[in-house]
Amino acid sequence: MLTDRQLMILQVIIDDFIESAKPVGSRALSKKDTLPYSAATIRNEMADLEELGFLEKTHTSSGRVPSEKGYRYYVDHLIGPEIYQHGLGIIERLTNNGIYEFEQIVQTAAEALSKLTNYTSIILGPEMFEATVKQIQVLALSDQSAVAILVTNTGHVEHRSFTLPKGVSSSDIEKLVNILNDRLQGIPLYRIPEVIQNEVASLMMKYMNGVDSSLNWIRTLFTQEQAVKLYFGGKANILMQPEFNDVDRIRSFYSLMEREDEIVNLLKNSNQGIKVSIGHENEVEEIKDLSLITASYHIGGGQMGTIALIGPTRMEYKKVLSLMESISKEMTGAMGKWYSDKS
Amino acid sequence: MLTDRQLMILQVIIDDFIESAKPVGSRALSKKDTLPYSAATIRNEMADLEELGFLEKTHTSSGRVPSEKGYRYYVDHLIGPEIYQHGLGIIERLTNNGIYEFEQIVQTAAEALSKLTNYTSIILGPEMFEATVKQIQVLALSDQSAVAILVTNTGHVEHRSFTLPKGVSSSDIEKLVNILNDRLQGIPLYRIPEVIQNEVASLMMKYMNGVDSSLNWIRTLFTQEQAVKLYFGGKANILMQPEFNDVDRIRSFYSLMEREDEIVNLLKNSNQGIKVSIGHENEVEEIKDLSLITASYHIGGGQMGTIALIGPTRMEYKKVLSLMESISKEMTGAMGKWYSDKS
DNA sequence: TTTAGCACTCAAAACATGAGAGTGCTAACA
DNA sequence: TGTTAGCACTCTCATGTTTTGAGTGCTAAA
Repeated sequence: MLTDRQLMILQVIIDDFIESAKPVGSRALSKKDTLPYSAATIRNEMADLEELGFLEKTHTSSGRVPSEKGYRYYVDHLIGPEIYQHGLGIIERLTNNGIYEFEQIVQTAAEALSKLTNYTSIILGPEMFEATVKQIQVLALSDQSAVAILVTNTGHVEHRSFTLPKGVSSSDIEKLVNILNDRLQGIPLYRIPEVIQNEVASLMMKYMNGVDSSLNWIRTLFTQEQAVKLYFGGKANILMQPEFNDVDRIRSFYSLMEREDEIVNLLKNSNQGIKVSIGHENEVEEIKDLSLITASYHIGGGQMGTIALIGPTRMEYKKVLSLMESISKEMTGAMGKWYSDKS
Repeated sequence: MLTDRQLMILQVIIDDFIESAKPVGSRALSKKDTLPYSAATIRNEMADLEELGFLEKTHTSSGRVPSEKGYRYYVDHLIGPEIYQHGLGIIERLTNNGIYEFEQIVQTAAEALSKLTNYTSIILGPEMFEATVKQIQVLALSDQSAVAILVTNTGHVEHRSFTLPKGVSSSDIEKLVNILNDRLQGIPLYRIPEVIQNEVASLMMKYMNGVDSSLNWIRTLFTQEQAVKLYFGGKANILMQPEFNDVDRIRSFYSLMEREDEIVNLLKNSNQGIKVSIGHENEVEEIKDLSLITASYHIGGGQMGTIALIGPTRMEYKKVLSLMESISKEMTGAMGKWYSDKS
């Protein structure tokens, strides 16, 4: 195991490197009052730490840089429970006028997160599978077009415009809406296509005439393309990091950011709580030299989303971890207030 | 005025530079079969064109590069009406199943535009001032929270969740919705606050009790934060351009892209038709070395939005201009079909 | 066990050199 | 008179060389 002195030195090196982004040498370290040892002593310890895999050199005669293993150890053992105080209340401030806009909350949270950290934040909207149908409405705009609106028990509103199939009268629509509401209310979104197929279809046959043609159409209309939405904050922030002083590095990062499905996958499989993936612990090629922190937040009814932050492996883990914790809690709190269980 | 030969040479130089991004020299030009002159002759002509301000040199002994004035002349006089055929039907393909999703159409158009050109596209959603209220609905989610939904005559759906003020019963809500619908239907969105203030307020006093406190709340609820939405496509494309081989250049570009309000201003004041702004013709510092093409599209009722494309001044104007024209027409067409005037 | 000292290494900056692409100008040519 | 060949000149870019400075590893003394 590591001696106390080694721990101390490791910690100071990592802290220093996180701040300066420059390999840290023995001489500079020995000058700090935190370490009352000579450069030579520190050199010896550093050599040991390197042998153990916690440090690396960028070239034979350079200062030391933390290895991924070093960061991992740092995150797991050397970070105290330092609660980050700033930035709290961001979300409360948004909702305390009684008006509540999901998109706005999430977007604001993403922006706050990136602003406070100078990294890039990504928030994954909640999965909606579990949400149930609260009400369906169809409103004719003209005699050819109409808009269908679906409200879930969680207050989400989905809408879609469409052309009215020929020969569908406004009384037909009214009947249809009644049938849909009767059969779909309380049904979770993912079951909609199935219920339309099995129950709604026969009722339509019975009460409406000449509708077989439009059944398919209704099914498409109410089938969500179950896309989870992504909210980004500070996409440009990461450019300020010296690690991104290379144009190709930037290219590969931004090209990843455009492949939203991949990002969703990347963030989705996060469990409860906060998870830190350092460098090669990440599976996606483009971020094998970055660190990804994810935390989940919850809205009523078991639905949850993910908050994520991407930055260089040389990340301010202390600050970031406590900040993520407090923001995810804040979000869970704000959402919970709204989506109380009743439906 | 320019001689025919000068025009010819100017055109070839610009075409060549647009393709290669490298200063073009007299020797290389004389080898092309389009120009049956010796390098020396071409050199003389180039010297003249430079004196006239259409060409520039990057250093004393480099090849020539078009100046902004050169591009301007090229765009104004040297581009034939070449109709770009590909990419047509993009939007029709999306709507031909009868389902129509504004956001999706716009997003797809933005992506198509950037994919086809390799530049970055931005689409400005339509201004909604003119749209009128079609229907208002309020749906309680629990006994503390509810969601308000507003549908416009153009089929746009706005919604907002809120906490029910204490002491508001469900019959109050019903009355309120009736009053709102009665007074607001057919009213353009921008007049909502005013009408609530003047007409709705007194009716509420009359038919509901103890509501003065909630009036303010309703006004906030239905006051759109008239934000025009932006849709981006291919934000990473521009990184492929050799002009963006500099990290600072990239930084400044992306930082602009995050200042959405500035971008809205940049695009908004475009008139009808297509407008090309080359380099310093742009007012925003960050794009003084880029070109911006804007075109407007229309949806029913005089509402319009803007399509824009940003790329290096060395842009494939021919291709881009015809493409923009056809896409804006396509969009206008698709939108028009839906938002036919009836309300 | 700690520290001072010294030889050694390497990256990065500064400087030097040569090749290549291009120009302008002059003089010859059609 | 317009066009072209030829040549000296210029400037960038890629490459190679030198210098500097920060940092290391090792050895020997405290």
